[in-house]
Amino acid sequence: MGRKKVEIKRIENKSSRQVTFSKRRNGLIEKARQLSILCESSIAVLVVSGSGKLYKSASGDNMSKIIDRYEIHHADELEALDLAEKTRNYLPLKELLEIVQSKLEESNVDNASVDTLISLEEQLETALSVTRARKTELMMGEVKSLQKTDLAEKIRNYLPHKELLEIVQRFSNIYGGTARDCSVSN
Amino acid sequence: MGRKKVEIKRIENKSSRQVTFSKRRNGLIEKARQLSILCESSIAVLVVSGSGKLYKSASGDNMSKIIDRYEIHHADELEALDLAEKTRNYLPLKELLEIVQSKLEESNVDNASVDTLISLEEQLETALSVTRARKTELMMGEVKSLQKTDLAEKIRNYLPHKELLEIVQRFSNIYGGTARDCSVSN
DNA sequence: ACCTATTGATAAAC
DNA sequence: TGTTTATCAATAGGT
Repeated sequence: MGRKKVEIKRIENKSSRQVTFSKRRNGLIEKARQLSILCESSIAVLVVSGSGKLYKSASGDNMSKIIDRYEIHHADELEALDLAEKTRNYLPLKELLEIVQSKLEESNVDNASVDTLISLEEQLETALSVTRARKTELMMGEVKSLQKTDLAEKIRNYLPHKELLEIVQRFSNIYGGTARDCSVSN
Repeated sequence: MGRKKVEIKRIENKSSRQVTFSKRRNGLIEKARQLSILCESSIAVLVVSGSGKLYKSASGDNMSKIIDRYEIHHADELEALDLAEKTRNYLPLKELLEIVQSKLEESNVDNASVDTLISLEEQLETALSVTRARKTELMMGEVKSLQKTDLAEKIRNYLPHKELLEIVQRFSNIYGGTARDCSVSN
């Protein structure tokens, strides 16, 4: 929709890529806003530019609520799979924690350990998902039984994988570029 | 772009709202895909329908990575504000935890406590944000000093507000509709 | 789902 | 970045 038809492939010219990015990004967010109003829905749009800058919009509800809804949904999805088997293919969480700890304590971070961190990141993502799925399994559908338990204690058993993930990602970003640039071995 | 100009306001007719929702939702996701390819960016779109159904798309990278990027960015944003002051306007976390605990243990959940839960939810969201901001403050920029600390222990101090938030939201959904329907008093 | 008149988005140029 | 305009793309209403 312009003076010429455009093929959907990376725009090589940097400045026209920038212009298109700005125009279409605004267009996308405006479309989201319209859909949200027309059809009474909640819409989150997150855009990360090639240079890592973040643009976001939340319509119909706030960003946190929409993302939480996604995460609960995502945990539910995993529940539908064979959780036990999925878990068996990954390291025990305790072991993962120890590995991350030791990686973080290494002072010389070379390319080899960047690769290791990236695959650790993958493992942590799955661990996180599995953990959320378990939590959901415990919480959902059984609200009443939950009311009788020591919730605070129960919750405390399902925790800091999110935080670990962020740390590992930060390390990947600092020392080795992103997953977009590196193929992951496992 | 159709036979008639449409005003951007809620479509009252249920079936045409449904049709429009489906068409525009697909359009939005396709636009996201195109932008992602044209300008080499990563884009997440999350759509929650009025009936609570989730539609999602992630282009250029996986959903978890894009959301993590948002959360880190969001924590950074809060850091720029006066954290100490922000914290002062809210209940101590320990107190929040206790209130939630007691709310969850009430067997008769009436409308009054739904209101309470909704404002608790607001408080928890801020608590969560502040918590993330503090965590970021500790982790960012000082990677080396972090390497020398007992990370696992450090992380354990910043935890389960996310999980509490999910529980409270689940309660709101089960017992009282969403924040969209209820104005919040505080 | 499919069709097409019409509006809306945007590519190119400034 | 913002404005303009020719053109292409999305979609509203109808089947």
